[in-house]
Amino acid sequence: MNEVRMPRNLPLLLLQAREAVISHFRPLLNHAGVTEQQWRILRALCELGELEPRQLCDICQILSPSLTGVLARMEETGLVARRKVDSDQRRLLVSPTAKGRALVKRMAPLVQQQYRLLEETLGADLMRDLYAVLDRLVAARDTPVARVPLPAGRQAGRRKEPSGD
Amino acid sequence: MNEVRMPRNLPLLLLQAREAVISHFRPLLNHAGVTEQQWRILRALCELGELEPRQLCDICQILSPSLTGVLARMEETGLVARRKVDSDQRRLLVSPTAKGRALVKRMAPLVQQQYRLLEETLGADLMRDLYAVLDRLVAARDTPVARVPLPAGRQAGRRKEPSGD
DNA sequence: AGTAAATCACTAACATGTTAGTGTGTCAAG
DNA sequence: CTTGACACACTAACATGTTAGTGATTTACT
Repeated sequence: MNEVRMPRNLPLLLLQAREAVISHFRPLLNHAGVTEQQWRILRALCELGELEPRQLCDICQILSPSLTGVLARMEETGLVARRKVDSDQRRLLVSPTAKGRALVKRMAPLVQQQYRLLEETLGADLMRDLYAVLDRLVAARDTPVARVPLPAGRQAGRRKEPSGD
Repeated sequence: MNEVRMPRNLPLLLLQAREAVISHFRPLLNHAGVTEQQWRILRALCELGELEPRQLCDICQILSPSLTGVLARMEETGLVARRKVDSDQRRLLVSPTAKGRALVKRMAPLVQQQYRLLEETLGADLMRDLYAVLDRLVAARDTPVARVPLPAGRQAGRRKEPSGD
């Protein structure tokens, strides 16, 4: 009895929604031999030109440590090229190679057609509403939100015991 | 010139939207010593009772190989218990332990309050529209969608060369 | 100039995502 | 009764997500 009342799980709902969409594109990407992340990066580079890693992190929603590995693999397979910036030795610039651009050019029509097929099934109105609502949500990304105070109490088994430090 | 025309990246937009939401809850989960996946599983078990792994996969959007490891770790830390089903030796049943239920009971009010704070910022109308659109999308999850034909042509460097087999 | 703070890509360690394949158990057709 | 198709949890191998921390710069301030 006395079930714990919980709000709906919005992150899970967004995850399910994403899976409902990406599942129709995964076969295409697999067939082209690129991962979802590699495809996001390649798209961004072809649309926006040479970018820095931190920009790719922002745009492609990939954390810096992940990006390091992804870019290394993409350089291995010849999809992108990295070069250092003279004016700032910390920074790096990533650009798509001819091979990478060719892949995007080859895939673009297929992706576009799959979008059309998806819209045929879901309905143009749902697609429109979807973009509209998500744009509103993402636009509010930078708006500060208050945080609930964290209780200082005991926790379940954590990865690292902070011990006394 | 002649830029390749591409539709908007809907999976990326959904990923950004999810991050915009989950970022406000991650500190809570970290503080409680559970991962997002563990929290999803624990919530599902506390709301729906004893479940089989494949049900958890469906509900929590976790693939079977991932779930195996997550459940093993949760059993280690005493959050869930696994038992075999007599009638079918293949199957398994997962249930929350007292410790797991206590964690959910402790976290629930904090999560709920954070949702209220988030809604205060985003606006109740956006939240309502968000749920409505996502529900429509997820509901159409099972509707079959036509697939673009995959060209038999060459691919970029793939993980495993199928060679001659 | 010189020092402290900030920035950037990166490494390390662990957890999860993704695909392919395995071993066991169940069930139905023959 | 047996054979074959199927379902289930699992393993293996690799790629990515997540957090903490590092070393090399660059910047702001003195």
